[in-house]
Amino acid sequence: MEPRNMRALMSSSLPDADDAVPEREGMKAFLLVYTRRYGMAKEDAGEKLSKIRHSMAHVMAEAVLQMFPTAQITIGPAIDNGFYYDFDLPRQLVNEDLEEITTRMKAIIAEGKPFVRRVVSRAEAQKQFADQTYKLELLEAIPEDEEVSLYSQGGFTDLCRGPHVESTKELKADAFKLMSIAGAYWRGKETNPMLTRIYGTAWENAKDLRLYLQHLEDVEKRDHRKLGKELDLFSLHEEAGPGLVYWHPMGARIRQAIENFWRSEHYANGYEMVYTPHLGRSWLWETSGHLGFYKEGMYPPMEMDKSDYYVKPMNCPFHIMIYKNSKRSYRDLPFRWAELGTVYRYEKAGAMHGLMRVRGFTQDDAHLFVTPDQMNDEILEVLRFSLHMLQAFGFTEINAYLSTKPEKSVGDPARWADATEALRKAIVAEGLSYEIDEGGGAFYGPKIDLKIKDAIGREWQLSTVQFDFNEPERFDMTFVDKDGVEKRPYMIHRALLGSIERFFGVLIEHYAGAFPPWLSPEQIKVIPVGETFFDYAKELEGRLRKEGFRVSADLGDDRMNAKIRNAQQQKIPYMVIIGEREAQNDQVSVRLRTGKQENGLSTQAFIDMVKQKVESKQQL
RNA sequence: GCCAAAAUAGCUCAGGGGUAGAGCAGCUCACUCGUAAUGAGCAGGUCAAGGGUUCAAUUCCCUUUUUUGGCUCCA
Repeated sequence: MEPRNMRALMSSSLPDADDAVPEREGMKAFLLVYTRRYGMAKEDAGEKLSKIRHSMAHVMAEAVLQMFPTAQITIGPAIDNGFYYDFDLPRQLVNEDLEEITTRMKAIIAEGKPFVRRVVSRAEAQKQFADQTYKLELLEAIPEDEEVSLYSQGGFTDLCRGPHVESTKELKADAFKLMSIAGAYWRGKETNPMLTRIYGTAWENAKDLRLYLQHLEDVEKRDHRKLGKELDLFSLHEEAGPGLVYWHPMGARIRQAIENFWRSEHYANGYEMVYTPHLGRSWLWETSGHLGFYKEGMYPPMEMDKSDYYVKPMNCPFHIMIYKNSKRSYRDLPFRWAELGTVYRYEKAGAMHGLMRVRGFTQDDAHLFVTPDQMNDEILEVLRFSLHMLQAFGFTEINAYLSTKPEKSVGDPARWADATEALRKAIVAEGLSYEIDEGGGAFYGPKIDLKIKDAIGREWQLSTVQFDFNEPERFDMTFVDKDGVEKRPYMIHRALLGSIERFFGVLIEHYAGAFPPWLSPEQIKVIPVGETFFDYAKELEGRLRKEGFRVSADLGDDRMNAKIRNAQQQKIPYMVIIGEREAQNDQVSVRLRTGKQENGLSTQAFIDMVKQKVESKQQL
């Protein structure tokens, strides 16, 4: 199986980190901000900008050809926030080259040359690009019935469908910036030559460019890797194995808060918890099909007693073993079995990214085994449950993506149709906006993915609900129906948060490290104004801890101002300042992380206030 | 995996062919301190690992490891 398909297999049956491409998503989000600001329809704004960007790409190509007359030009489209152009160059580029290219681009823009479109014959185009082998290849690929057009500005001509701006006068020399140099395969295929890609961002005017660059800074400030270090939440250790996450005490507190909530919600919604091993004999993975389809995504086997054992990349075969442990009746179904199962997958070295793409992660996995009669209700319920969970974590903007049957697939087409329809009906019933990815399902079943938007508009895929027509067959799963006949149950994989590691990363970025009190690793910091009040601070700390809060008193020899600063930098939501007045009157002076001040509060009133916040899961 | 850049104290970074420096954090001491950094002192590094060039390498070259940004947006 092609690697791409294997990835599809994986990502479908469990919520995978595959869809996390934060930077790109961020750019999309920025476009939305832009359109909102200008009150334009998204398409209009997009079209105008994309003309500017595409034209900017041509200007850049002209500049690069000035510097490297022998350069081979390839393609240069407009993209979400700018443009790129891929070149085959006589030498590697360095960052200083970008400066020269920028200077030349500005000069070209200053010339104010018009963009001229010409429709030409194929022969003429071939003549034009006689020494541009990639262009000739592109030319070949243009269908016979399509016309071939050239765009020129100044001395530069490109094979191009357009459209472009009228003239380089419409481009602003102070509204673009070359961002980076990257390698990119010709036509994105690993077997093709590696080209040099130059990325740039371009906007209508300097102000928009500045806005965009500010947005990038904001993204950087929220980076979970940076905040993870600053707040001492987690670490990764190259020497101990890349892509494997260490949760520090403060990170573990957050994880506990997440997991405790997760478990209680699951029990409240009719799930049972199961625990399964981390390893399975090759028999298990041969039966499930993973060794056939997904071997390259798995850690290599370890041999023991003449058998190969594999660390699990998924939990499903284990849950199936539990199912098959007894003869199952229609009366037993549905089963809803959940597990926070830690799985290990071999991610390519270059693919790893902080917590977002790792080699060991914990899925908030569950498998539903249902009769055909129960399917509709179960799907509706699992979707409702999913939305409920996401909303509890502060994600209110949620979009659904429905992936349907691909050409190559297993399972009865009638079952595919029923399952897909069940998914679609559930989306509609929940009033979600959705897109259909026709043929985008895995070979073994249709699925719904849910993507949330974070605080700065970036989309992240979290939940996934996925039918599986493959494994029940392979494991010959059955239940005895009313009529005494053994039948095949429907099997549904689902994860609500995706992976705990990645979800944690998303939470960190969403809240920029300032978690709502119910998730804050440290909810309250008690800060005495001076050493005289250390005893009282300790007493208050004990009292608050008994109330169930995550609290500590700062009894270091820093001065109060420094203690406040430290607590503030740790983004602790409540700072309780105590001194003479408070100790005398059983009061607290509260400084919120937001800077807001609540002085002279009775201690009990403060406790009630924080409890209310924690229980309601509200942000400060 | 491929292209490129990077790796110096716990963290953030400076430096540079003659075996390293700052700020913060840490440790010690002093300080009766009310809403974002009290002061002084001490300690801290095989300059990622291995190899090469050189009288001399942390600095230049090569390899390896890891990290970062890309590798989907179609003339």
